[in-house]
Amino acid sequence: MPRVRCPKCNNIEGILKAGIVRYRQRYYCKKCDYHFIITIVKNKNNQQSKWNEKQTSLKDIAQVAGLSITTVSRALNNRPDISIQTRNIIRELASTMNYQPNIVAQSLVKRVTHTLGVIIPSLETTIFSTMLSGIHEIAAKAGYKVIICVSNEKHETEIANLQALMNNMIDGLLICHTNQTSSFEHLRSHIGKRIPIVQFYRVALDLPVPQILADDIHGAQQVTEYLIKKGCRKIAILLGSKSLSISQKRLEGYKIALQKNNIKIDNKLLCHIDFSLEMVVEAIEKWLKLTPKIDAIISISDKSAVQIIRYLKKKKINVPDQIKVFGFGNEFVGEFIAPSLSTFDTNTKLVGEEAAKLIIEELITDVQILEPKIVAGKIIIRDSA
Amino acid sequence: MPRVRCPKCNNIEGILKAGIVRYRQRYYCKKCDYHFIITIVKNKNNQQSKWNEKQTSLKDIAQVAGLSITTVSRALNNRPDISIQTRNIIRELASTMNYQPNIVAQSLVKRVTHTLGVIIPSLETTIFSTMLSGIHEIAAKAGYKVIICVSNEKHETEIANLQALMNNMIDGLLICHTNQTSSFEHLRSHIGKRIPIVQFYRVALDLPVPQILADDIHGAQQVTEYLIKKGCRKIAILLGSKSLSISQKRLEGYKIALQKNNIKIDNKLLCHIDFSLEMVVEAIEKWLKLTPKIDAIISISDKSAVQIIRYLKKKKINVPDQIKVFGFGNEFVGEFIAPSLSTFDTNTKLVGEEAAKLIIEELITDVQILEPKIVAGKIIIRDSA
DNA sequence: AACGGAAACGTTAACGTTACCGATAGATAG
DNA sequence: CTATCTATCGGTAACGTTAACGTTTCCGTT
Repeated sequence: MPRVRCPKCNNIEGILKAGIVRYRQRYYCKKCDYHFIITIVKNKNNQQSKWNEKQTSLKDIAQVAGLSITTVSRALNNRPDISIQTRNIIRELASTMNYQPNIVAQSLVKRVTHTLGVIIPSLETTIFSTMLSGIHEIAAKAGYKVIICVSNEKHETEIANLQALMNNMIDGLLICHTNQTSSFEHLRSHIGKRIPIVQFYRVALDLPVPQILADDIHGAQQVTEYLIKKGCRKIAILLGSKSLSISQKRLEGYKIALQKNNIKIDNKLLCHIDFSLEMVVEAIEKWLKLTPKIDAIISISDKSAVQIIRYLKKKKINVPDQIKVFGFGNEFVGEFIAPSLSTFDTNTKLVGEEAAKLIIEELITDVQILEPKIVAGKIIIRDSA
Repeated sequence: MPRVRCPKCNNIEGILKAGIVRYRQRYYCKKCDYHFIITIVKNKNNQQSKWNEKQTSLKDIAQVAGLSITTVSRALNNRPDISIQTRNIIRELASTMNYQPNIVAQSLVKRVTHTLGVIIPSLETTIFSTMLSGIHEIAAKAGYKVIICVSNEKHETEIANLQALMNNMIDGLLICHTNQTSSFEHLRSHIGKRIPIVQFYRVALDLPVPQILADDIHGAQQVTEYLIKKGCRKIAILLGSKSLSISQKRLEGYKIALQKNNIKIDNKLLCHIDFSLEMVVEAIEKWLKLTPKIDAIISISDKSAVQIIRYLKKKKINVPDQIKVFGFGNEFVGEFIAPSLSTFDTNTKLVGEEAAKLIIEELITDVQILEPKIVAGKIIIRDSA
């Protein structure tokens, strides 16, 4: 027989066991028809580690001040309906008690987190980190935090990142697609829902989602025209994935320039790659075998252009006399390589800034601008062309 | 006289105005001693825009399933105390209703956000974005999100960022200090509180905060010894802010190497700068005036080293014959410049990874490792030395 | 039949904040 | 003096989720 006292009638007799709930014995008192479990009174002072330091809340301040939580909230949020005296008292109290508002609770009730999500293909490529820098700068100025997600140029990672970010926590999403990305179904299901989206740099042109683009068409056109003016006729061009806007648009600019100058477009001079060193080398070797010989190479990225220059140097092919080389992006390295790299400055930081501005504008005004915005760039002539 | 009916006694007579509350008329019924405001019944169907699409919550599922919220929560969280049948029913329902848990609410009650805050000086410098990449990689694998804050090498911005991040929202903080940062009081007040901190790369050595360091002493020592072996005796060194660990430690390694080889340390060969191009040039010009002539320059950063090489080239000073140049960091550009840059690879990505590992370990096990952890690097010999 | 065990559910109270509604006292106008 | 106003406060219910605790039902033992 268990020697247990009923907490209701205070009796010891007539108490039966009545099952076990979560590893604890349950009892039943016959006399007062009452089920109970012996509850161990917890020691409230069991502050095990230092992290247990609780943040002061509105409740704490209200208790000390002898006021209601509402009043304290009013005082700290500069609301009307409060006297200047109590306001000051509360504010002083809050500062001495080192009060910091709980942003999570605020977010829950306001349904706004002041956080932007950014999905980019890589952090170790200058253009992307530069764009991210631009995004962060504008976001920080507007009081937004930035959560980053790196897709590592992998389509599946991009999808996973999208899911993770879309769950909650963010007010808006900025996305720059993977080199691999050819289908955009994962994005489509989020369009027009709770969270606004902006695409930047690498975008899906036909998606009804606001987009910020570098001046790909004009850039490629200017570069090609410059090379033609310099006497080049067999101009090769290195492109990325076919489904990406940067490949399409830059190819478009390239073609426009050729057509304007009555030069036939030769498909053997076009090459779509994924920017690995092997594929770059493969492309050059194929081009070098052609006759008549090519006299210029335009690369869609500075990184590849630099590798091209190095390869040509190794093969004792003079740049720019035999083959002129043009890059895209104006990365740091281009200025210091010999011969220094001519390139088109896509103004990547500004692309990031504009993307951030666009989404913040949409968040504030609730107005979507679907017309693609193009960020102007400029051609930079150095020794390689 | 207002023609208003009392909602309590339904009378029209004896009703007086009784002030205005928030721009709305308030009335007082004499008969039943009752104050009231005519309340406009809100139109519940005022779904103005598409963002109003409410996420489905546990409550919604519970309502549809005819079960309690708790049971639904149990089913979706794979808790015991639930039958396999109802579990399946609820899970299916959740998927058809497209349920996504509200992370903000979870964070509020669990007091954990699964988010790390990172403060870095810049996003446009390769080493920092590379470290960030390492941090993100590890964090993502462990299921943590990453919020970035860029201090732009400004001390005040670092303080502001710290405040903003510490408020809430993050479970842990990773910080790499500004070039300017010489006082660390802003950090000190957060030590040992609710949120664990880890310093990386640029750290305050004497702070009781876990830290991840590059192998500054050995790196500088190896570089200096290599130069000495090559016959250099007047080795200049370009350093950052005096209060930073990277400056102190690298100077230490430099001195060790000199002392080992019985070479006197010449203070005129040391220079602390903030890495602006002007200060780099100023430093070189000062050094070039010295007699006997210097025969090597070690720069604390690759970026400056590249600028040094370019300056020397312009001045027709041969690198490496007249002056050998060594960098620190192994950035992309070093491989492509002519002469290619010898450097010490500090393994920056690994620094980021280790920092992230350290803080996640601390978050899980609640154990702090105050012993500084040093990430090994390796010397890379190219043409400039 | 009486008792004990276990599974499977429900209730309630948090977490910290804000929004909506209401209440009161003292001031003011007529 | 009475009717009205204004300024300043409090109460309560959300927001969506989890955790601690109770309850019910069904089944096997004695």
